[in-house]
Amino acid sequence: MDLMADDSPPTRLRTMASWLMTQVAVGADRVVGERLATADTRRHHYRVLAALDESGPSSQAEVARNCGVHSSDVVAVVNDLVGKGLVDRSPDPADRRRNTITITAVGVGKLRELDALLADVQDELLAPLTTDERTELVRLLGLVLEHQGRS
Amino acid sequence: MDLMADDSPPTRLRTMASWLMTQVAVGADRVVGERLATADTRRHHYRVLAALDESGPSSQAEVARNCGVHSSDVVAVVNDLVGKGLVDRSPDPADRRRNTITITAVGVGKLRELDALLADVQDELLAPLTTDERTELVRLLGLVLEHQGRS
DNA sequence: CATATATCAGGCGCACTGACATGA
DNA sequence: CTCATGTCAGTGCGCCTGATATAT
Repeated sequence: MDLMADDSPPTRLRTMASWLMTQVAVGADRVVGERLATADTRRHHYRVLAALDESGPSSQAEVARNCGVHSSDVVAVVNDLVGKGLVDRSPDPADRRRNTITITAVGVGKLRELDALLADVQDELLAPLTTDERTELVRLLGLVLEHQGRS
Repeated sequence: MDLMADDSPPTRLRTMASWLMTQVAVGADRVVGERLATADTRRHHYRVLAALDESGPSSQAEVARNCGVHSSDVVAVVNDLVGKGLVDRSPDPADRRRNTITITAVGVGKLRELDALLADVQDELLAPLTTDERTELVRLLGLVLEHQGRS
């Protein structure tokens, strides 16, 4: 019969940027993961499709650089996507080390579906923020991310 | 000899809150992890110590609730901390299911060391932001986190 | 009975390392 | 020679599920 435990994180953690970031990211990842799972997709798959849609046909190394998925993981992701008919993989005749990855029409359609799905998630995630606050949050995170890149 | 790949994430991703959050968190986690490693500590250990310092002696279940570490993982963390003499584990006579975990004097000292270490990390992490922007970022993340709790 | 606690075994996703073969 | 690319094997961490034993 003890009193209520305080059930909230130590103030130390509640005000520590790195902790807030990872906690918020964990929650976001969970929701995103669940939502993508309803479309039989995982985060990596979406990232690769998005990169291909915006940068056009690319080698796997380019895809890795463009979407932050580790190059050793791109292999399996592309395998999956090829299996689902969402992208094509063909050898690059100009540089025989490379594969050229191209998003298919079906892949574009799937990507649109996932875009809509994720737009909803963003909205739920940022529900407590005003429109201005949302843009500000995105801006600040962008600055921090950019700064991380240069290390 | 091809042109520069554009090497920046798809705009889709660069403006997507969930993506920014996880990317920033990944970077933050890496730095935090590296820095804590220099003090032979991992994130979970710090969290547990911080929770104990702020909430006082607690059962393992309380610790789990207070610092966001999963209860099945608290066991191993407490084992480690006991091994290092940073906390004590003793059965609770009032409720024989529970262990009471108490931070030791040595543990408090270690915690202070880690606090200083992590303060530095926050500073590097938020380097591109002004003081006002830092507080705003913390506030916004806090709001989002609080909202996530209610789901 | 249902609930809470502590423990353990194990899975999954993701980021990453290291090695290797091939080709530029 | 070097460097880049694609591939594979495997590691480590964090989060989580499920089972079990025990006590409330």
